[in-house]
Amino acid sequence: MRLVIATCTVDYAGRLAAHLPRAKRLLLVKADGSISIHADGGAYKPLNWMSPPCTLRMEEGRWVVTNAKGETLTIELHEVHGELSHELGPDPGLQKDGVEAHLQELLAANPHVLEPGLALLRREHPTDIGPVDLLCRDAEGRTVAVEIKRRGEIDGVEQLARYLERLELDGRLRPVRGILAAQLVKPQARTLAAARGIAWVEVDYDELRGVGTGRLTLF
Amino acid sequence: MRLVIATCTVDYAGRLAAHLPRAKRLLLVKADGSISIHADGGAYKPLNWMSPPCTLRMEEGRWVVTNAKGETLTIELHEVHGELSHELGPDPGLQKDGVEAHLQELLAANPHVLEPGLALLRREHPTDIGPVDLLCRDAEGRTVAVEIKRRGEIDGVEQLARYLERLELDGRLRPVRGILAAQLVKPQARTLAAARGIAWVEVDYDELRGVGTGRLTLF
DNA sequence: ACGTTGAGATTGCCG
DNA sequence: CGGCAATGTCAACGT
Repeated sequence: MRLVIATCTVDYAGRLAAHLPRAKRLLLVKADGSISIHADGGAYKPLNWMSPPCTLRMEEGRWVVTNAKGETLTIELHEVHGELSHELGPDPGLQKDGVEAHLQELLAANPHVLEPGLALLRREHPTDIGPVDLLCRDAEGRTVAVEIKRRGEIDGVEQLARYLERLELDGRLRPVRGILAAQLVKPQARTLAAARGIAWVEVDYDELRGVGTGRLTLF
Repeated sequence: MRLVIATCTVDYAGRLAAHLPRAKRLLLVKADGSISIHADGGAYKPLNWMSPPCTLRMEEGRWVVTNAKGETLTIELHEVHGELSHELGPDPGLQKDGVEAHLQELLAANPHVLEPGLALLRREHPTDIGPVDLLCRDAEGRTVAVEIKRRGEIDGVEQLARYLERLELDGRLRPVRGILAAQLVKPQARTLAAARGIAWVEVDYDELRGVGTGRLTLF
């Protein structure tokens, strides 16, 4: 990894054309061959960048980066104010917890959280337009399709509505109800769900994780 | 802007939970208060970050970043290998020349891409309500007004329709047809264009760039 | 203020 | 290997 603080101008010609006027910036060259140009703002996003695979040609006061698609990034280095290089080695990588897949696992293990008496029939139940996240049976023996999202929005409701249509065609499952489960269900999604006769449930992830580990039953 | 190369472990608790095992990484603190943690891979994307507004508390060997939503990023600094600080000042920012201008150049050079036999008469042909992007002549000698957009939407169709009205007033140009050219023409724009008797063409930007640099004619 | 839409997105998954 | 969807998406724009 090589870090250079420099006064520079930058031109990018690729999927769009962009230009950075002369100013002091950070040039960050990683071992993977990528290069990114950062200002002292704009949070984590660079002003401009080139993703690997690309080739960096360093001439006198001028870096030219190109890739296979013919995109080019040209950096004119007018003055270098600081520099730092260091080999970091491979990174063990980020361990994530709390994404949709995890939510689905937890709800599959605890469908009763969505509604008392709800029991899991199948996860990722296939239909010809895609898999239904959870297929369940309710306390009265009716089939329930559950669509799980981190955020419940309109398209989630429509996706579930399409699944319900397909499932209704199966005489063994009919009648089929739907539940949209999400950490947050947006107002528009609530309204549309109501209009479609679809129920929605907001799920508290931390609480659900507690259920999963038996914490709620311990205290 | 402050750059620190350090062996560290990182924990994020917020919208999800994430953990970074001990490894050497770049810590990038910007003047806007943001902090991002980079490995020597993953292109321009940091492993983890906190966006402003947030507060960074630097204790002995431990940075704790929090924001108003109660999200926290905790960085344990085990060893510091290098450091570099520099004030960059405000950045003039990115100038996107936009695809539209570039598209116009490319289509002006290759009008036949829109329709076989189409030939350019004039770019930015002036009317009293504004310039028409391209004025062309088709294979049968008729005048064709071309409106170029990155995204073809309803307002693009209406703009072109207004130009056509004006151009029809000029006896030397009459009759005049219209073509809406865009990378993507939305369904509503297609419908309105059809109703107005205006043709539309979706243009492949990358392919056109190939034509423009003569790459397609070389092989 | 809120909702909608685009982005040079990137990344992982599954067919 | 290509298309689809999620992302701690974010950011800009219109209502």
